[in-house]
Amino acid sequence: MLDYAAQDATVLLPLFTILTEQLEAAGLLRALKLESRALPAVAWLAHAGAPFDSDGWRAVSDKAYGEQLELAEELDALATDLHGPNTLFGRTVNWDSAPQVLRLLQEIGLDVTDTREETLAQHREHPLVTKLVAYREAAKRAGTYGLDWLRFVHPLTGRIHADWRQIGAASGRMACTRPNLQNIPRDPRYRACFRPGKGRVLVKADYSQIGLRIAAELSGDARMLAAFARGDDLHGLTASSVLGKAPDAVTKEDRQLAKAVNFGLLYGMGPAAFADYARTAYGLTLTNDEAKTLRDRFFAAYPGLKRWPRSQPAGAVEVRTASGRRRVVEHFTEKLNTPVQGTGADGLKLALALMRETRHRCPSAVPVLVVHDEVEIECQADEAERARDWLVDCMQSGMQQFLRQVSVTVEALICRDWSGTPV
DNA sequence: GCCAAGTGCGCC
DNA sequence: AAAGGGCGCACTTGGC
Repeated sequence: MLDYAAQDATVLLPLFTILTEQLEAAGLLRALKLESRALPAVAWLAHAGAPFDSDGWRAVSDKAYGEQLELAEELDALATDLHGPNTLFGRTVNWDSAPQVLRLLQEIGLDVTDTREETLAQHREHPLVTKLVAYREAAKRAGTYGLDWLRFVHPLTGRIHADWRQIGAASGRMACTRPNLQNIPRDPRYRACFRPGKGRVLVKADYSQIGLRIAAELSGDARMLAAFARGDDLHGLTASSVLGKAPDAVTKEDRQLAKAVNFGLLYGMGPAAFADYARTAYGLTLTNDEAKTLRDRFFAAYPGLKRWPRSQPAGAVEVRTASGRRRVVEHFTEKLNTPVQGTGADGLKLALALMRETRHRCPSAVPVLVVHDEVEIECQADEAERARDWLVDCMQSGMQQFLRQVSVTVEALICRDWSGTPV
């Protein structure tokens, strides 16, 4: 073992030289520097852990479990009414089994080839479908976010110390596991369980429309850049452009549609996928023709965006983010998305590095959650305003380093818990 | 009992 | 010409 350990140490120095040469040859030294600065901050985040209310979680989780049981019984009864007792091959259907559910739906005459929610949305008036979607939601919460989840509460600190993967995604984004703190339901009942104890508060901060700002920067689209320079809301501009309305005639519903347009079409969605997305995410019903028209008008409104990915050499096999981070890509949509998503990750990582490097400005503050375009810190209540200003500074200037033409805006709130409950 | 693939869904 | 991207986790199913 001694010999083995000694060999390990011997190998490191030459390895450092070789790897550094290779990183330099690949043009990755700037990205390396960024990751190296972010590393202590990510360790800080993992060590601090997220403050957590186990009793609150247990209560919400119990409720989901009860709902799941009740909905399963109602599904059984409905299926029996529709298709006779002992529904499928002499057995009752397991509602957790996609193949069994699919066969049942086909037998009662629904024209479907899978059972995803966006497929079922075409039959949303069917009572069994409505009930099934409700069941799935309850089952997700009772399962993924159920009592088992509490095994991640640390026995000594009572906090959640997740495993943060600094370069977890191919785009350069972080990932998180055991548990994944980046996909906790937005439902306030779950988010409110992330809550510091007495005398401490949470500060939550997020970047405003960061994906669109980065797309404006990278594509150089003049209209997007001008809108952001004026401080306009880009969803509003998109709404007025694709609907042909005056900006002050844009309604709340128009703006919802524009959000779907901006988020979906930016990364290469086709008309069919866009129509599905608009329905699932925003409850909008579009025909394929309407979806195609919106798509055409979107790219007509932002010609720089249309030119942008197509202006690169057709055979290009790699793309770079603002920090020079590289990804070898296979598909057009990866080429489209990676620079935007990855530049967002660059800016957020620099922000985390700045927080770690200037932590003396706010001695009681620790980072507790990071979710792609948002950061939550915990601090002493009497230091909250100072901490908020410090956090906003770090986030703003970290991201701004990578965006030269567009200004970065950060919105921050001092609160009792992650759901935003006021202090 | 373990493993991997398939399906579906939570988040940004 | 057309093409949403990025994750992690629970559950079923079939094979060993």
